[in-house]
Amino acid sequence: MNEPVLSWGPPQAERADAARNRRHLLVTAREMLAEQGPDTLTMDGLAERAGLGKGTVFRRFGTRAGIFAALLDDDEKAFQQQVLTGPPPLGPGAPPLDRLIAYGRARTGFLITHRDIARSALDGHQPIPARSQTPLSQVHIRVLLGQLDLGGADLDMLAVQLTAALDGPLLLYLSASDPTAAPQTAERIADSWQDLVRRVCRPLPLSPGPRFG
Amino acid sequence: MNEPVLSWGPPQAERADAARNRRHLLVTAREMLAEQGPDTLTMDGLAERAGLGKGTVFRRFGTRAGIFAALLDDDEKAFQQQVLTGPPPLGPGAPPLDRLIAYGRARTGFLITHRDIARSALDGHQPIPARSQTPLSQVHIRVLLGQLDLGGADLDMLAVQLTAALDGPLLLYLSASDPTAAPQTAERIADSWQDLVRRVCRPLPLSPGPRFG
DNA sequence: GGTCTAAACGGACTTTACCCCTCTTAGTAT
DNA sequence: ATACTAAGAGGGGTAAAGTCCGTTTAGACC
Repeated sequence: MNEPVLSWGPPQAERADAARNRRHLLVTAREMLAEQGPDTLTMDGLAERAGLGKGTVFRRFGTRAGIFAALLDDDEKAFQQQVLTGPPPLGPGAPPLDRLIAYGRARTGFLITHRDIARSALDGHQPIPARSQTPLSQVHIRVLLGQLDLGGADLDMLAVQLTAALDGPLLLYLSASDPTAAPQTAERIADSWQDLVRRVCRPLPLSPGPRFG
Repeated sequence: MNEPVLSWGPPQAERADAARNRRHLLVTAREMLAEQGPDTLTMDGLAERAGLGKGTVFRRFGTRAGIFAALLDDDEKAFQQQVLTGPPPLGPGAPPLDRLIAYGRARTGFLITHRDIARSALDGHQPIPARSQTPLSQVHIRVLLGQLDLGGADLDMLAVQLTAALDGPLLLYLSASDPTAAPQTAERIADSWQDLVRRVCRPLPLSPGPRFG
């Protein structure tokens, strides 16, 4: 009767009305965000303004932070395209190390541009929205690392570390109460990322040989 | 006995009753934590059980997460002692690189041991407790980096990056719903940290020609 | 078109973090 | 001792997140 489909796509597509409501909520959220800060955006308020029930809002986004995550995700689409199919060095075609560096620079710019949304997206729990446990950042970095020749490193863990190393300074910036010197900060973060990645990705003489002194 | 902890002492000492209440709240919180999970610990519940007003609890810790942070901070005291005055390589005396590695290993163990408290401590905001914006981890790493000879790197930023790189995998572990394979995970994280730090701290020949454009 | 079911919707309800304002008290100077 | 004052204590009040469950409806299959 029903053949085991091997669609690796969305496990189960959203129903049409659900998708419509999700879109509508996102639009409404953006409106409210533009008019007032993100801090005054409440689930009740959003539901009311969108003309929907509160249950619906929670069903879609699971959590307050989930809304911002969805918003950010949405904005990130264009950025992803650049990474996957855009021109080098961000897109494919350049050597992996150059792509890593370019990626860090681009992501830094992206997050700083979306400062408000990003900071609201990083609240505690995210039980429902079940966004992939591993962010694309990490996946992308992992892939690029695989294309480099790094001794016998634990590439998966290294990808986690580098993702964190990229996000760390950004988190710090995002949490700062005072958003001064944005372009200057972005530059400094990107430069440090470049330096870090260059250091890490150099072939490692490692222990077997005598220690150089 | 002694109070030689590098007291960035409270700018203004707590009043005696306040200090007493703070201690009492911490003890009570630990009791409740031991009896039930951390998730059922509420501000109201803590206040009532401690026989104090809710306002007092908030005055002391500012936020729910603040309680867990305070708890963790308390546990961390012993750990700090080891780092500051204990035997090498964790304590002073060993070469900076060895100390870095040892520090990562020790911190990994510490946080994994205090998994429950740690995960509860990392909620969103922490407006009141005003714990130093730069965690000791970062300060310590920054100091050790300063003792190494790393070209013209931005040491402050590098310290931020490495702190994040150390915490990243731990965060991932702490957030995981399933606490299996704790020792194994700890080992893997520590090993990766060692590898990362070795790579980063090797003197950088810095590209002779303008290879990157 | 009719029927069936799983998914979506709505919104009242519960819980809890956090605020605010008043009263009390520790610590100090006279 | 006494008076003074700044910090602390108390606890009711509020708003907003997140839950529950009965009702509705999209979409599939006859």
